[in-house]
Amino acid sequence: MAADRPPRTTVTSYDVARAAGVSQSAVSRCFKPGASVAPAKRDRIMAVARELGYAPNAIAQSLITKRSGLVAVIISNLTNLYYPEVLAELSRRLDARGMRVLLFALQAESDVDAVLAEVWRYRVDGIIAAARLLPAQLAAIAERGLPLVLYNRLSEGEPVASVCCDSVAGETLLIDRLVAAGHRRFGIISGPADSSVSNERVAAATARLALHGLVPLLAPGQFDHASGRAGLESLLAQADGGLDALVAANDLMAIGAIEAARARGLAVPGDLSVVGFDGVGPAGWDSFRLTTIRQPVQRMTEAAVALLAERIAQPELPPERRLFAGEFLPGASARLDPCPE
Amino acid sequence: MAADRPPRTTVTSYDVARAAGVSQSAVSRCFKPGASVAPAKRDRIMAVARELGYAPNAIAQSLITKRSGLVAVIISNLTNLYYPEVLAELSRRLDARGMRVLLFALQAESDVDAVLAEVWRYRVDGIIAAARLLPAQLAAIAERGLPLVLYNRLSEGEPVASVCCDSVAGETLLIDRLVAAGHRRFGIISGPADSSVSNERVAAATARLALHGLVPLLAPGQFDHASGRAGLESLLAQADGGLDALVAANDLMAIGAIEAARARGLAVPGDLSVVGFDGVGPAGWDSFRLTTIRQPVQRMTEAAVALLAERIAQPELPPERRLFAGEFLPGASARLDPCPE
DNA sequence: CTGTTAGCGCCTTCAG
DNA sequence: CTGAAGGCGCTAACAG
Repeated sequence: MAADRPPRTTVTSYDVARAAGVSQSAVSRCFKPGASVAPAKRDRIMAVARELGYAPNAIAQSLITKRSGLVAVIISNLTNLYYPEVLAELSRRLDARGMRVLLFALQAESDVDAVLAEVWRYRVDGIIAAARLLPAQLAAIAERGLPLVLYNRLSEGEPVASVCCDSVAGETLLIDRLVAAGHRRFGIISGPADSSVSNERVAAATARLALHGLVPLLAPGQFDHASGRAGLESLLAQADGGLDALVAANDLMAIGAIEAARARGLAVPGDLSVVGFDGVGPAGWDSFRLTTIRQPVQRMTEAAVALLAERIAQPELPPERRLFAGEFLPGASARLDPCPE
Repeated sequence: MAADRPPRTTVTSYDVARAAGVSQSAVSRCFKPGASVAPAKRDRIMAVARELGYAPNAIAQSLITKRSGLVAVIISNLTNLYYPEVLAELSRRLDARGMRVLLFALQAESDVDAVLAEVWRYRVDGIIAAARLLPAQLAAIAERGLPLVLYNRLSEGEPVASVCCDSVAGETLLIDRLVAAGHRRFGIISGPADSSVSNERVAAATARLALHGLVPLLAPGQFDHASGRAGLESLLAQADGGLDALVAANDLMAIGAIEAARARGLAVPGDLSVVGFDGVGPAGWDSFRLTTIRQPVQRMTEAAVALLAERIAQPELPPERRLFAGEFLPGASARLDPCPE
C-alpha cells in the first residue's frame, strides 16, 4: 500500500497535512492526548499518517516541550550478575510509562563526570543511578533541577530520593540465625571499600555480632567470584581456631568462598556455614543452595520508577527514601535451627 | 566560581555569545571540530562557556544535523547471563566513538514493533540488535536507510550486516573431540525453537554427528538453567542404553544438566560428558569446569560497533558478515583425549 | 575569520 | 474547532 511512494527518508507533519488537506497544527493536535479535533477530521488525518508512516519526531518535540522522554540510567557494574535483572526491569517499567532508557554503563567510577556532561546535553528528564555519585555531582544534578533516584545507594550529604534493600534487617536476620544455631567464630568478606552497599552490609553484620559479644575476622573483597575464594583463604589463615561461619557481602563472593572451602576439604555447611546477599540466580542452583537474602527487585525497580516519575511531574517533591526488606532464602549453605516460630 | 549566577535551568549559545561579546555562530563554531575561529576569540568564548556551564544542546543539534548520536540497542534476554557482558562492552565502545546507547530490553519478541516505532521517533543513527527481527521489520529498517548490525543473529531473506560467533566451527570441534574420545550415544538440548543461535548450534552438532554416523537424541530447552535439568531427564528417559555425552546449546543449560546428572548419581564427566557454548562466567567456576566454547565478546562487540560506525558514515556500504571463531575451553566436564597436536 | 540569515520539525498561543 | 505565526537552540551556507 505504502510501497509505491518514493522512499522518503523522513516524513513530517507538513507532509501529512498537505496530503490530508489540513493545516500542520491540526496534525500536531491529533497526536496530543488532550486534543480537540473534529472526529471526522482526526480520522482522516490519522489514516493519512498511517499511510505515510508518520509519527511525531521525538527530537523536535523535545526541543520545544523541554521533555525528551529520556531517562539516564547510570550503572557501574553491569557484569555484577545482579544488575542485568535490575536493568531489564527498569527498562520495562520505564517504557510502560512512555520513557526511554539512555544507558550509561560505567567502566570506572571516574567516568561519572563525562557521563554527566552527556546527560546534560541530552536534556534527559531524570536520572536513575546505581553508581557512586560524589557530593559535587549530586549538587550539579540538583542545581539543574534534574530529578534523581539512587538505586541501592545512599547519598552522602544532602538527602536524595532513593530505593534500597534493607541491609541492616537482612544482615541482622542472618547473624541472629547463625548465632542461634551456635556459630561463634565469624568471618566477613566485604566488597569494594568505596561501595556503600558493602559498607552498610558489613557494618550491619559487625554491629549485630557485637550485640552478641562477638567480633568477626575481616577480609576485603571486590564483589566478584575470585574475591570470595581469596577472602576465604585469607580468613582461614587469620583464624587459628578455625571458622564457624562466613558472611559474604554478596552472593557471588559467597559462592566463590563455598568453592574454596570445598577445595580445601571443608564441607558446607558441615564444617562451615556460608551466607550471602542479593539472591542472584546461581545462588539457587543445586551446587550452592546458598542461604541468603533476596532483594525484591520487582518492587524496588517499580518504586524507583514511580519515585522518578512523580518527581518529573512535580519537581518540588521532597526527597523520599524507600527501604525494602529482603526475603530470607534458607538455602542449605548454613547450618541453622528450624525457624523459631 | 559559577555558583553566584542565578541557577538558570538552561544556558544557551546566545547566553555565551552575549557574555563573550561575540555572535552566536561564533560560539557554535567553537564546539565544532573543524572550526575556524581566531585562537584568542576561541579561548575567550570557551572560558565563558565553562564559566556558564554551557554545552551544546544535543537535541537541538540533532534536529538540524540529522544526527542524534543515538544508537538503539535492542536485546531480548537481558537476563541471559551472557548479554550483560555484551551490553557493557557495546556501551563502552559506542561511547568511545561519541555515540549514546538507547536501550530497548525486550520483554517478549512481540514487542519489536512497538520498539521500532520509538526507534523511528528518536531518529537514532543506527541499530544493533540481538533479537529476532522479522523480514518485514528488516525491510522497514532498510527502507528508512537505517544502518543495522545483527549480533549473533542471521537475517532471514535479505542480507544484513552481522557479527556472529561461528557455531559450526565450535560445535564441530566439540563433537569431534567427544567422538574421538569414544563417546557414541549423544543427547542434545536445544534452545527456544525461534532462536537462530540455537538452531545453528543444534544443526551444526547434528550434522557433524551424522558425518560420524551418529544420530543424537533431542530435547527442547529454553536456554535457562531449569531447561538443562529437564532436558537431561528427558534425554535419559529416551535413552535405553544410557548416554555418553550431552551437548547443550548454551552454558546455562549445560550447568543445569550437570546438576541434574549429579542429583541422579551420575558423575560428570565420569559417567556422562557435558559440553556447552558461550563461555559465561559461571562455566569456569570450580563446581562446573565446563567444557565449552567461549565467544570472543571483546572482538565481537568491537566488530559490531565498527561495522555500524562505518555504515553510519557511508550508508551505501554493502552488508558484511563477520564470523568469529570461539575459543575452546577444555574445562573438565567432558572426558576428552589429550589434544591431538 | 566573522556575523547575518534561514530554517530543522514541531508545539502553542492567538485570532478567526 | 481551526489555521496562521512565532519560536525552541542550534547549524550551515552566505556575504562581508
